[in-house]
Amino acid sequence: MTSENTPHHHGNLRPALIQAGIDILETEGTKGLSLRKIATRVGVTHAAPAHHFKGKAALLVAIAAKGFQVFADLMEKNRDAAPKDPQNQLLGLCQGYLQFAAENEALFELIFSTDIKPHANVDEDFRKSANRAFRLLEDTCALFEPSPKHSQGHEIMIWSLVHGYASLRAYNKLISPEDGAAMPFELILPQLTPKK
Amino acid sequence: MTSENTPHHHGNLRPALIQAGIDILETEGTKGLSLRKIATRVGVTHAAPAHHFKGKAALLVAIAAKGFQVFADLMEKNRDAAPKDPQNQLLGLCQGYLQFAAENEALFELIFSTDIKPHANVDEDFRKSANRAFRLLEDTCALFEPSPKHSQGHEIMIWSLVHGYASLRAYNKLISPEDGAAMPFELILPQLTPKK
DNA sequence: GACACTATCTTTACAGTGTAAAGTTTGAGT
DNA sequence: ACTCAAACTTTACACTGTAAAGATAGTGTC
Repeated sequence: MTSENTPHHHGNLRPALIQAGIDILETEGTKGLSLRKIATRVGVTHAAPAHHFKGKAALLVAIAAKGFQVFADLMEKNRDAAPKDPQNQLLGLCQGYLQFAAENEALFELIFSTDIKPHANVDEDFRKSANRAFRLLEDTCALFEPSPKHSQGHEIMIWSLVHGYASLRAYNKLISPEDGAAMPFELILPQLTPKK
Repeated sequence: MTSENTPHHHGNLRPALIQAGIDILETEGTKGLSLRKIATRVGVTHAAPAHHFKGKAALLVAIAAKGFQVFADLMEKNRDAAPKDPQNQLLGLCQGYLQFAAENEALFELIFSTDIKPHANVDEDFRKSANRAFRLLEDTCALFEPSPKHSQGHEIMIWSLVHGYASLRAYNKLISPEDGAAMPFELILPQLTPKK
């Protein structure tokens, strides 16, 4: 037997359920995402997921963990592809942020939903992927001199700006959906002074 | 008979359902909000709401419409209470924005949820209250000279910033929840030049 | 004032959901 | 070869939204 298509025990059900969940999420949205539908799509009965996840909430957290993973990957990739000066690094990172939000609408809404956030502190996978995403943003903001007023640096402002823009763009399709350069950074980026 | 407690026909069921929905939303969250629970709380059977709303989605839209109403009220009130210079007017408006998001967490998430947004274009009440809220922000941003780059003025940037900050604060309780002045405006507000 | 009528709410029914418990199969270890 | 535990199925139940049909009240109209 290869690793695929193990006959009865299915073998790797856990990741299959997560992937099926993501698929359904993007095709049918959050409303159409049911435990039973996920199970059926994978080819098992509706009670099978219970042996891998404590409940639907736990499966959603696992899906969100995977979501944060590709989220962070996309940010990192876009940042690394950008010119090496701090301004463009930050801009690239944020374009990755927006790209993920635009291409995975329901998943983006899920990973930042307050439903899963309470359970998220328990799940180790989730904490790790989420923290990686946040640290990525922190690190890129750390390329600039921090504000004298905020000890935390600029990450809250930048994060708010890009997150709000991504959310509103998803909510109100009127805002130009394609042009990542339309991001309202022209007042802020020039105010950030690179370190050293 | 007074207007209250009409015996069998209940009289004003429609607004009662909306209010009960808001109450449950704030006490039990989105997950605990069911049509049947709303109906029971108001004192009618579970099928009664069907005669006033086309379905659960329609009731949610009505709840969101009411939500946008108090949202706009709160922004307007805070803006009017602020000093009359443009900077403080905008700051006041945004503090109202944040106050609403902090005090009505689930409702805030609902009115900006992508679930109801498709149905929202149909509902006239919703369009009106939502547009009022948006226009309020537009008008206050119009106190400043627009950016030469964006014909739309600054409302997208300001809106993104305050909306992102509100969302992230709800998501991650780590961000100081009380101090409205901690809003990351110190880089942006000085860049805005009042008109005339 | 009796009548029909319509809006409002109830009753009943049904498919879909998440979850729990018990039963069945499979694979691994001794 | 046998035991046993893990993986999955079967069955059952409470809860959800929705639809259809029945009961009740208030509103006209003659």
